Amino acid sequence: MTLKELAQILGLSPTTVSRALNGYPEVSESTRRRVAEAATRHNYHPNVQAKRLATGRAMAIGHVIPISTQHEIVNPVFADFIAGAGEVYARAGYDMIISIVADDDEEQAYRTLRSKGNVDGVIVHGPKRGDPRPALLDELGLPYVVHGRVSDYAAPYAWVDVNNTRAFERGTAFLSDLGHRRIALVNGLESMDFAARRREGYEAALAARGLARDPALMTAGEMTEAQGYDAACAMLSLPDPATAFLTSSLLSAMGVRRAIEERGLALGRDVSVLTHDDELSYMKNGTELPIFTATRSSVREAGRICAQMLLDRIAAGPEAPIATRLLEAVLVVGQSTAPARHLIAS
Amino acid sequence: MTLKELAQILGLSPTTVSRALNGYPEVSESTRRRVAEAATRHNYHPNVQAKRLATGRAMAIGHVIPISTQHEIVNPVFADFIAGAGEVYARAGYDMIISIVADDDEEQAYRTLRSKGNVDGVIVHGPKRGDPRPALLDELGLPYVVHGRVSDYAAPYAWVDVNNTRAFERGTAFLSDLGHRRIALVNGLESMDFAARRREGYEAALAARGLARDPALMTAGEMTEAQGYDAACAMLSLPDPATAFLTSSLLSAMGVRRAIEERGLALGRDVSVLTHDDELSYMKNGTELPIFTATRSSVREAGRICAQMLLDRIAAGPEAPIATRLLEAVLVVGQSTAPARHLIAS
DNA sequence: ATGAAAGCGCTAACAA
DNA sequence: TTGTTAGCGCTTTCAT
Repeated sequence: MTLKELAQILGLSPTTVSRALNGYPEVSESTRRRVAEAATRHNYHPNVQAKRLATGRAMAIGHVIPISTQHEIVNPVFADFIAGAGEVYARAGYDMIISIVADDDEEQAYRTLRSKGNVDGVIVHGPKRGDPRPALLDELGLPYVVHGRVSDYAAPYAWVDVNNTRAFERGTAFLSDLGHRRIALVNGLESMDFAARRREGYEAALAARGLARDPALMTAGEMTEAQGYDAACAMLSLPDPATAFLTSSLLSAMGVRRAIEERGLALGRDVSVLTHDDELSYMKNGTELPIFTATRSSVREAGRICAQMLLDRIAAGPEAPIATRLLEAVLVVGQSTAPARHLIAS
Repeated sequence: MTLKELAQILGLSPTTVSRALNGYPEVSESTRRRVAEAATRHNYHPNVQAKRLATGRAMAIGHVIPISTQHEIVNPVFADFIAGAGEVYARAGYDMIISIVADDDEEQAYRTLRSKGNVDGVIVHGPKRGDPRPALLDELGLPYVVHGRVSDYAAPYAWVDVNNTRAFERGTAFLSDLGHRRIALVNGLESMDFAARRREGYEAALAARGLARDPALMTAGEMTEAQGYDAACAMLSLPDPATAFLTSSLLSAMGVRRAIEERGLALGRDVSVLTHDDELSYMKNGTELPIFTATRSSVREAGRICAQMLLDRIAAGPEAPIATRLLEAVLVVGQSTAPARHLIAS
């Protein structure tokens, strides 16, 4: 069923039908109703390709994923974000295009996307310090919103981010309030903007409390179970061992837990663990893991916000002012962050 | 830069340029070279929208994700699969369209996809027993490949699946060979085809060894850490407790482990744990989790195979014979599946 | 308030 | 081997 056919049936011109369907004002209400009714009755759906060609808009948003951004896509954080964004796109009649590219081809991927014209805008995932993408996209004139921030990009750009600095500042302060003085940081790769910000928050809190910043209690790397395990093994074996851990990932926290248990220490009694949770929504899958405490933010919600911001931006045109959005993480306190036993005793 | 402009520059007709670029045989080699050279030099990229409209092919593959298929997309298995499929699409110049839809709208989503014509085919994820999608897609004439199987769909259809039945049959047999007679199954939701097949494999092995099928040792549900924990607590407390666990998910296995450790039992000494791993690629993230044993299959590879099969199918046309592909899981044996201590002693 | 006509950028018969 | 001519299904001036 094409527009032409539908028009024929109604005894109208394709123009009028098009106008009626797209909500143009100059169509009489009676005609509009007739057209709408006929459209649903004949199960008419405009051909997207034709629409795209005629309007020049792709009606699609791109997500470019370098193949080995540590399997970005396999990251539940990413997946949850995508789910949120997808909801928004679907509601707006936009397609979501996921583009998996070899690492070296990322720049070319954006250029191609641009010149082939198969997206109206893109979301930038996993920004690093010194990330080249904002500059590239600005140059290409391809609308974008960054999920996270590129702290050292000078020009204004649209972003949606969790307040990582503040989350880790508060987490550290919280552990300090419990009496801990040896608070370890098990962080993600600090080339990533979010991880750098987390460290900054951690350090700010230490400084504010007059606690020493001990490199032996700070580690950064791939956020895996093994990372947490290895880090905790080392930090629990120090002459002046860690009594609390602040980790960047639930996986790392699980590794920390394993190290703690192996030593016969009690979680939440001898040692406290606090983790910033983005993955929890996946890991717990509806059931609370009682062993962890988390600062919790909704990645899916971030996806929705990011997507909506991009659509708004596309609709508003390139001259419109640039929006940003900072989401606060919620500190959720659980068993594993009780004051350490020996701290109470002393 | 459009085809027309490029043709003008070259003093050729758009047709010839198009033919040269698309590898049609009737173009002279010299012309083809000239055209190709000019195209790269002027950074020409054909407009996808126009191509789509002219050819009627969408040059895109759809993945429809019901919003709450337990957050299918948040499932690392899904994400890894997508990454594999994405590679293939990219190489073939196809877009990957992810469509997030409300659960009730899934059927409508396929119909709309069809009539809007924005995909050439779809991949069916997470098939259940009695899944209505193959019939719907056959009716719509929309090419598809199922990742998994719909065992009770009568008509032939294209699928790519891991041999779940055999994997669990072998896993059970393996545990039995170690001397275990009380082997528990902690399965996924058995409305899912893969989980039903796993149970069938488990039961077949029990029957083959003359072991009793004890409902108290069989559970099925959401594959979470909590599920494994709860199941193991119950099954270890039986008058005749489980000595080995076969689980459908690494998360469940982690729960089982927690229950075992809480009881002061030693993993791989007092109790064996074997888990079918699809998630391991994510969980371990390059590092072996020493505590688990896994039958391992590459989900990403399955994604590649599935995608390629679909593209082939689309190219071959609706009359072409239907392909299927069964992947064997590899049984990887680790510490946690050593024969239970008391079994050796007795 | 409605319609006629041109065109978006490309492909694909059909001619030459 | 190359070019001419129609479209693909829709939007969008410009008339009426």
